[in-house]
Amino acid sequence: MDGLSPRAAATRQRILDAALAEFAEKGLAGARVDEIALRAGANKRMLYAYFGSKEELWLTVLEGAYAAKRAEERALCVEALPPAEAMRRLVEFNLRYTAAHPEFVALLNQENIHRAAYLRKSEGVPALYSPLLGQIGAVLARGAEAGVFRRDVDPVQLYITIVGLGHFFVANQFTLATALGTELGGEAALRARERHAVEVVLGYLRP
Amino acid sequence: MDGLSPRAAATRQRILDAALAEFAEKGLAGARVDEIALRAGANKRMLYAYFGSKEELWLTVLEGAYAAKRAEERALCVEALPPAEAMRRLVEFNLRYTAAHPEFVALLNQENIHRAAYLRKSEGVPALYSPLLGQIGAVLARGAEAGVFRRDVDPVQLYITIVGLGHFFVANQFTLATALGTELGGEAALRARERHAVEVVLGYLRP
Amino acid sequence: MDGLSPRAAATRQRILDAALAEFAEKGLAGARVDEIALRAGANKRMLYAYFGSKEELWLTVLEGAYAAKRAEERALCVEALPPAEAMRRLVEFNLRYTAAHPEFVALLNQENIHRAAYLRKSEGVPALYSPLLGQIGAVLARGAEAGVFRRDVDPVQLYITIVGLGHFFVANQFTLATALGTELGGEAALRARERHAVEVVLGYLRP
Amino acid sequence: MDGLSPRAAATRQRILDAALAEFAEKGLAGARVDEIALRAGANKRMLYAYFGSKEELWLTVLEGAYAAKRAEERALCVEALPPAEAMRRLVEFNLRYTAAHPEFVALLNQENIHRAAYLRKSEGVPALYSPLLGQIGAVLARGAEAGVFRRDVDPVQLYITIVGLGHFFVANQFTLATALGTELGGEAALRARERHAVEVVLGYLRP
DNA sequence: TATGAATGAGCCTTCATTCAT
DNA sequence: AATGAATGAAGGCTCATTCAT
Repeated sequence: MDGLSPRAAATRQRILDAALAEFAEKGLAGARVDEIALRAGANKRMLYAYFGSKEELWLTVLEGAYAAKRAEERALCVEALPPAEAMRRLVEFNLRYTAAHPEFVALLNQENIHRAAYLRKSEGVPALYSPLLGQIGAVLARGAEAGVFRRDVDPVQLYITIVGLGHFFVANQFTLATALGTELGGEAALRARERHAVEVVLGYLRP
Repeated sequence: MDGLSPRAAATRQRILDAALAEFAEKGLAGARVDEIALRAGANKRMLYAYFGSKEELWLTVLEGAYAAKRAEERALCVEALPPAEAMRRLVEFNLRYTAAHPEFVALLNQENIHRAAYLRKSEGVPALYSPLLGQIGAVLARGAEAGVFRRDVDPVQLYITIVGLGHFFVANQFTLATALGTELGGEAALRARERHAVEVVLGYLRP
Repeated sequence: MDGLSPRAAATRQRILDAALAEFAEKGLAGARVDEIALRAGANKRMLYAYFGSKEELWLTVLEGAYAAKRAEERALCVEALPPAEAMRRLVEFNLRYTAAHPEFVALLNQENIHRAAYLRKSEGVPALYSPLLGQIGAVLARGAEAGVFRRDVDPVQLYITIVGLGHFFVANQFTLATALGTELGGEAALRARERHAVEVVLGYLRP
Repeated sequence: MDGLSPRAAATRQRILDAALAEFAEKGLAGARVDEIALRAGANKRMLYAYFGSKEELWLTVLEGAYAAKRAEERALCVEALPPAEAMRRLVEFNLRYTAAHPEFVALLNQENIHRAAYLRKSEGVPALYSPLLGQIGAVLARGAEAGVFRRDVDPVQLYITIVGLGHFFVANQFTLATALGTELGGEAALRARERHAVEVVLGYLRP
């Protein structure tokens, strides 16, 4: 990405994109290196030249997915909004992002099967998240101060809830739809879930 | 399971148990048929005799996991409890069950990667869940009648939220812990999450 | 070799024979696992079932080759012969064996390229050779006693010389023939070398 | 080597040196073209520009190794020394050269695995060796004339013996040490071998 | 002269599955 | 009911070699 020629960087990126798609569809064990190279229109050998192994490629893809989400999340500027509005935006963003990026969900699922064995080798990801919790804490404090939020809320628990409300819905939509006998895939279902999730969080936060 | 001799039924069950463990640890693609037979102390050939293929074995394991959870959930008898207590029990049960059965979480993750392709072939699972939603609807109605619950709650959305509050936490505990830099594995963390989840649901349900 | 069924033992042996031929022809790195399986008329998978890896197969083949040579060498019963005759037999045997078993030579060459990395893992081979040196020492002592051998001979050095006189000739016959411009491959050349080797050793041993 | 610019000649030589080391360590099949280029600090493409292929590079390296040894051997001027002294010098030189140049030994081993297929394509090597045999024959004749050597010695056989006494010891030192349970690597072991080898040759040559 | 990028064949190994007993 | 042996397809990875600059 840095010292690479434009052509090499393009090949590298194509491999990365193809890997994201393949890993998301089939998981780490199910993904096929040949298929990734084919999708990338690249030679299999280049995959190893740039990433070393299937597993290192996995980690690179995973780190990229985290970074991409946090980049958008950062752009929300929750600290500049009124508390309730900030929370609403956070909930909506997480749900929409998750729905728009099922690959991210799939990567996380797989990575958790491996007990985060790969992510633990990453250095950048934890650094991405430490500021976020501080911002959420600040929003909660402002809301409590203004009398619109309850006072006893743990930012970490709340963040997990916010993400979980959307993530679980999207990640498990197929088994949920099958078990519960309802269609959960379309935009209408998503909008209904969005409204519900916002109500849950804001309803809970009422003093 | 029916017309089998006791010895055969025992072998079948050992294979099932071994498969659950192996699938949970490594996923569908990552699981090894040899390893399952080894763990079961059974000959690989028997696996094929009883289940036909790795994929059919997967489905059988999955159905068993769903049935086991619903059986315990049914034993809660939410319809016999006061509304708020019923909800609390439902939240607590789901969190605790999920935490106690990470294999179930792992199976669901995998199955969703496959867009529920296997579960869709199942017939028993949807039937398990249809009564549950009716029961939750009834609890909500009783709570609204009694003035302790708000009136606009969709039982399906609420159930997804209840399950999701615990499931997401448990299923993604490894990536969450790594990204957020906090330990989420022990009983203390679980109790904190439990308290939070109950407060979220009951806080939201306030009229 | 022990707890195997006759059929399995036969397959195992065919693989071993095929591996010996393939390794001798092409070396460890040059040998092809596919080719070994093909030559053995066995499925490639069985090779891994019985030997674990190409490298473990190599070691097994190597140990077998050592054991086979020492078994024949032991049958010479040098301790029962007159000293000069014992030495002559030892020289002739080593030359003839080496010439008849160019695979053994090829294995040793390869193994020395790897600085005996595989052989060092073997336990049986050193045990095979320790009695031999004692026997040679005894022959030397008897010869010196009888006044037909010089007195200052180191058994280890002598054994290396005896083996080397034939081994180097056979192992390097192709480069020697090319460099020196003489044919060294046939029975006549072998007999000439045999006579020379015996004369060198017995000539040297004269008091 | 001829019409090359100084810079090009230097690159070529670095490749040759690197190839010698890599081939000696890993053999022809085991050597890696990438590794040779890396060791040489040269681009892989230059290797092909100068030598055409891995195999042609092998032959060039091999020819160079032969030429280097013969150049030193020629400098001994055996024809100018008293017969016994000439023989001693020849034995000592061969042992010491072999010990000092294990790469040469490794190359020969490999080449013999291929039945001298590459060396046969060489034209220069046989020409190097034809004078040597004449010189040894002359020394033997002088020694016989003077009554210090026996009369029935074949110069070709003797040369093979002289080289073999050292070569086998050095080439097979790792397997020998492992099988015989003695350390053969250091200077002390080398000196012991040297003394033995000289005694064998001169002891044999006694009339 | 030199280089970074790319290639396709092939290697060792592993897998889910089936045969014969 | 159970088993040991076998299979063929494929998977991850590496290699010698060549292209384009």
